[in-house]
Amino acid sequence: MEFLKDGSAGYLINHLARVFARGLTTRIKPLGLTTGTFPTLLELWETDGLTQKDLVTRLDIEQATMANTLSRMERDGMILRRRDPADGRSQRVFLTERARALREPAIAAAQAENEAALAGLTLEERDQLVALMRKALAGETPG
Amino acid sequence: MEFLKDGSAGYLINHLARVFARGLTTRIKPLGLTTGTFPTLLELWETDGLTQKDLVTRLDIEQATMANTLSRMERDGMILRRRDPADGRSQRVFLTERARALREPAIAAAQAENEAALAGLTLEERDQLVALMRKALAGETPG
DNA sequence: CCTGATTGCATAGCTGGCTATCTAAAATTA
DNA sequence: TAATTTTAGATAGCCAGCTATGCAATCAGG
Repeated sequence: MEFLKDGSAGYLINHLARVFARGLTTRIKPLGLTTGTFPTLLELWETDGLTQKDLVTRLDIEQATMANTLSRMERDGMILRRRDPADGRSQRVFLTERARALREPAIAAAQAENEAALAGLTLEERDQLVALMRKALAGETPG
Repeated sequence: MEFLKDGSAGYLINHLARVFARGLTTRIKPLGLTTGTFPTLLELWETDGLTQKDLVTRLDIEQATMANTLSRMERDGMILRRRDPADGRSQRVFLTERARALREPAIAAAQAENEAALAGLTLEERDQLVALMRKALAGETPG
């Protein structure tokens, strides 16, 4: 076929993303974590107390998705949401002690999954792949 | 941080996959299609009458996911499911005329999205990206 | 031939992504 | 200052992925 499934970038990226997600899911399940919370945790481990809006813009995710993710994280004792005293609309998001303690093992799990999923590539090829994806994300035509 | 979010392959792949999915979603919406059906359609456009099991193994997707996807496709008039006379457990999946007619415009939309999402890369870089992803998928450590 | 294991599929229930829409709090402007 | 617009967040409803489980048809051994 003129649109070979294994030759289409979009098809391959979707497949590879599923492979990654499946692997990471099993690796962080023992920690009580799920994949959807991971990007949020990375931001908050770096900078605690961000607003929901901050997270939305930093992670390129829809506001509604972020709100739901934060609700699950709150339910699971990973974060607290406190209204910003300076702006009654905003809520600042703070990690619990439990979530702070998960930083090291969670990152180790993610690195292990990166290794496993890219086991077929040389170190140089992995760097190339990362560089190409970063460039693609930087240069995509919006809309 | 030691695990730079923009340097992690898994993080980038997830992000890029979302970018692709968003773009393709809007492009194929006018055709009455959604992204989840796309891989299935590619297989059936190539080989009509596959069983659900065939699709599951070819697409590396869970059986339950495939069953749900096929239900939506049936509801939307894209496929028919017929029991295999030779094996009462199997169901063979056949495209409707409507789905067959969507082949050309759907593939054109996917190619357009590939172009847009990889607009920041040269042609050579796109080929490299595709080759690296294929190699990664071929060589990942299972489990 | 009958029983038990295997196979193909459906369903329930969850996460996580999206759009659309609503509310309340600021911010702007007439 | 009062009315309007903009902004932050929540919620409803959908698609798409997953695991776990149940059921019915087939297959394999005894």
